[in-house]
Amino acid sequence: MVSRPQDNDPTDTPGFVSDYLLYLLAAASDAASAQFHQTVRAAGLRVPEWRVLACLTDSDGAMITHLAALALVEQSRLTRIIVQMEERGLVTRQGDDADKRRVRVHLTQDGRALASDMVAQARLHEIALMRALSGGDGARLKPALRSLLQMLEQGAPSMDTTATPQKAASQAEQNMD
Amino acid sequence: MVSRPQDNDPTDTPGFVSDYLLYLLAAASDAASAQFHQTVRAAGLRVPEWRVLACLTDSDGAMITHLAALALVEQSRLTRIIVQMEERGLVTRQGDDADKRRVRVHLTQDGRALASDMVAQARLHEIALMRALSGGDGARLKPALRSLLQMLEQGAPSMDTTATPQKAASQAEQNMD
DNA sequence: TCAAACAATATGAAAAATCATATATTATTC
DNA sequence: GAATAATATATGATTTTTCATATTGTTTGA
Repeated sequence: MVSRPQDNDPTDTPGFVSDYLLYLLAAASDAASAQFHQTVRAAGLRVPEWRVLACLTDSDGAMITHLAALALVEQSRLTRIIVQMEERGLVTRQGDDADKRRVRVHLTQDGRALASDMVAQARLHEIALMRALSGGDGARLKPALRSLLQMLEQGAPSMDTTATPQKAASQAEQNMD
Repeated sequence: MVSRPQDNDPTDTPGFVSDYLLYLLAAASDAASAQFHQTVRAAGLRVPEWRVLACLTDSDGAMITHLAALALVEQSRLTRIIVQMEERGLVTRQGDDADKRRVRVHLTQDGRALASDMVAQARLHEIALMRALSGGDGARLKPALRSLLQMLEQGAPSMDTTATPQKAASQAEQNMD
C-alpha cells in the first residue's frame, strides 16, 4: 500500500498549503473561532451579531461605517444586520445631529446585558485557549499578530505582482490565502 | 473636545475586541488575505476557486470531503464550486472504483498551469509579507499558528461554558471571535 | 446475508452576502 | 454661494451560502 489519499486530517498533508502563512492564519482563525461559535449559537445569536455586540461593548454609539470596519463586515451587510438587531431589541439607531448622514448604533439594556455576558464567556474561552497553548507560543502569538496587523494597516509591503498601480487596499475580505 | 467617536482606524480602539485573540486572528487573516485576493481576482478566479486550486496542487485526486476540509469550506458548497470549476475546464471529477460513493477531483492541464502560476505568486507575496514583518515576529508567527492549530485539532481545551457534553467540534466556520 | 448504521455526495429551498448604485447630506473649490 | 466632489447609509437584484435532507453506496454485526 503506497498511497493513502483518504487521510482525514487536513493539516497533516505536506506541501504548499500546510506551510503557507495565509492558510495557517485562516485555518487557525476558523478552528479557534468554531469552538467559541458553539457558545454563540447556544446564546441564540448568529456569529455576525455577536461580533457587533462585542464591538459595541467597546464603542457604543459608533457609526455604521466604523462598526463595519471593526466587525470585519461589509457596510451594506452591516446595515441589514443592525436592522435585524434593532427589531430584536438589542440595539437602537439614532441619527447624528451634527452630521445627518450618520447613524449611530447604541446598545439597549438588553443588548448590553447580553453583550457583557458573552464577553465574559469569550474571556474565559480565551484564557483556556492561551493556557492550553503550551510553551511560549501562547505569549508570542498575540504580539506577532498585532504587529502583522499594524504592518498591514499602513502600507502594503511593496507587492506588485498584479502590475496594478496599487489602489488603496479596499475592505476586509474573507480569510485564508 | 472630549470624545472623538468617529475615529477611523478600527484597531486603535482600546478595549476588549482589540486585544481578543480570536479577533486578532480574524483581523490578521482578513487583512493579509485581502491583499493577495486582489491578485486572485486579477487572474479571473474567485477566492474559493483559488483555494481549491492550491489544495489540489498538494493533493490532486482528493475526494470532495477531504478537499472541503482542507479548503475550509462546507461540503455542499464545495460540491458546487467543483461543478463550476469543471465546467470551466479547471478540474475533472472521477468516481472512485473502490468506493463508488467517492468523487475524486483532479486538475486538468489548464487547471494545473493556472494553479502553479498562482502558487508561485502566493509564494512571492508570502515572502514579501514575512520580510516586511520586522523583528522576530515573522519567524515566530508560523510556529505559533501551527501549534495553535494542532492543539485545536486534537482535544478542545477543557472548555465547557455551554454545559453541553462536548459534541465533536464540527466543521470549520467563519472567522473572528 | 440481511438489516441497520454509517459514509460520501448532491440538491431544493431559504437565508444571507455581494455589487452596483440610489439617496441624502456635508465639504470643497472656484 | 453655487456647482462639484466626497461621504454615509440604504436598497434592489443577483449570486452565494447554508441547512436539512435525499440519494447512493459501504460497513458492521446478529
